[in-house]
Amino acid sequence: MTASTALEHILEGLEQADGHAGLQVAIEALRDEMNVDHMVYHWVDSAGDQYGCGTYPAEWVQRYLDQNYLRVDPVIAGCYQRFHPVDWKRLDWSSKASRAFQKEAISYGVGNQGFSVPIRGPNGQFALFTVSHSGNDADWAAFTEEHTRSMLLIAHAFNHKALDLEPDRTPEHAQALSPREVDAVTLLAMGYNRAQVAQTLTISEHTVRVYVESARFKLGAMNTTHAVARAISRGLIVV
Amino acid sequence: MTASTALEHILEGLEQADGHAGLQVAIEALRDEMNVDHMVYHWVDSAGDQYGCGTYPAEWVQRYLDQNYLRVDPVIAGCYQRFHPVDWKRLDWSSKASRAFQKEAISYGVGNQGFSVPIRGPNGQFALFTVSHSGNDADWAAFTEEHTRSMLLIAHAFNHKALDLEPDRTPEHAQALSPREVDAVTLLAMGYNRAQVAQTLTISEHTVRVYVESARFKLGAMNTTHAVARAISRGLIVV
DNA sequence: CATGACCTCCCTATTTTGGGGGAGGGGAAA
DNA sequence: TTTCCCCTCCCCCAAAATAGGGAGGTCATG
Repeated sequence: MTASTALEHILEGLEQADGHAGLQVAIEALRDEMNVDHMVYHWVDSAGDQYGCGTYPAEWVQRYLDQNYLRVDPVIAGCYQRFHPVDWKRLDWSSKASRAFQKEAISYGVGNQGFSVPIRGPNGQFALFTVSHSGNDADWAAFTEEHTRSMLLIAHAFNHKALDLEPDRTPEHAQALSPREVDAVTLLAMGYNRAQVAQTLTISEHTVRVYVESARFKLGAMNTTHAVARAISRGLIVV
Repeated sequence: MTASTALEHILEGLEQADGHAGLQVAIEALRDEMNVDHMVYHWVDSAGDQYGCGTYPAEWVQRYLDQNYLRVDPVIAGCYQRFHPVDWKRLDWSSKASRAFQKEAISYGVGNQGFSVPIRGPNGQFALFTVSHSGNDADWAAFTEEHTRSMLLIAHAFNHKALDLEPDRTPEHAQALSPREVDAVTLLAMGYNRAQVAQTLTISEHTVRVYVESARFKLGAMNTTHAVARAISRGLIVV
């Protein structure tokens, strides 16, 4: 069985997976098939919702959640703004908190080597597909060299499957801002003040204020800063 | 040749593609192989950079860029906040501008049917992989029914290939904010004013001001709103 | 052990924003 | 045709943010 046929087999198996339980079964099978210590898929969205499945010990998962390690984990920090897969070795482990975290993770049976693929989900979810293993650097380098491409495809297939289980929440507030409101809020997000916005849009400063107030109201925002934050988070403006 | 073997073949072909020119060749081959009118991959990032390859007539591409149709295109608007593939029929074509755009697109040879897969890229790029075709609804429904899964995988494979050509710009300002600054800016983004932030963090309002000023400076922001916008855009805070 | 980065506190003055009123014209939809 | 939303303009005044100074502590890194 060639590597590519194996990949095909995996993707088909994943396709058959049924619900969250199915994903759990699939990821365990995948872990065994690729012969690594652990394999994990999880996502978290801006509202705080999260989902995960994988082969980490339940105690570690519980510990991670209890301690809100999401905010400390260098893997999260290092992957959050990227998309390319990263080897854990390339991350910044210099801080004290990072090293403590790493030590604790290893004590719970998480491997000393790891490889994570960051992906984005439908409603701003930040998803991560991770393989981890215990072993020396040379073996791990060989493993990643061989399986990176497959990992990418598997990660994406997993992401799609997992997110298919989520309702495709159409953002009902998506078109909540009028064009002029978008203009005004966008310019404010770019650092302009009201006078500059007014000049740029060649309207009076008072009119700008009306737009911003209207946008604030529609976004349920307490002030301009809040409105801009919400508009960006909801994808209503591009900055 | 089974469907899955064809997929395997396509993914391998894509793997071999070399540079932008290779992607262009690959997408044209793919278009022929899947027997549709057009196939397009493109992305745009928040800085305004964009990249695209595909089979649309050059005149249409030029027109699209000249007119900045990105801001009008209902496919963009409808896909921007999502991740799930969408059939163009499901989009909102009700506005006058949308219909005018659609009419013009068709006049340039873009099919009346379409199917787009939105994806995210490394530096916040918004990528779209699209298949379009001319035909009646029934035929198109049958096509999408049959090829959705393959399209997803192809889209992701394409995305990775295309983004591999881009430098993996590690955000050097990624850890630019101190923990306290992150706290303050996050709370401001949540709509708190300085007094509330101070109370929440149990520090003086003046200290909050120092953090915000420092954050503004680090982010090169003109004011708090700007700083929040940048912090969100750069993934430094999660709101 | 010095330098620099971080955290914490305080002053005054100026600029910007927000809240409260309005008012008129246009266009789309019901 | 009426209703509703969007765009545009104006007033005044209170509240909040910003700019410009400064000062003292910890902690890590070099």
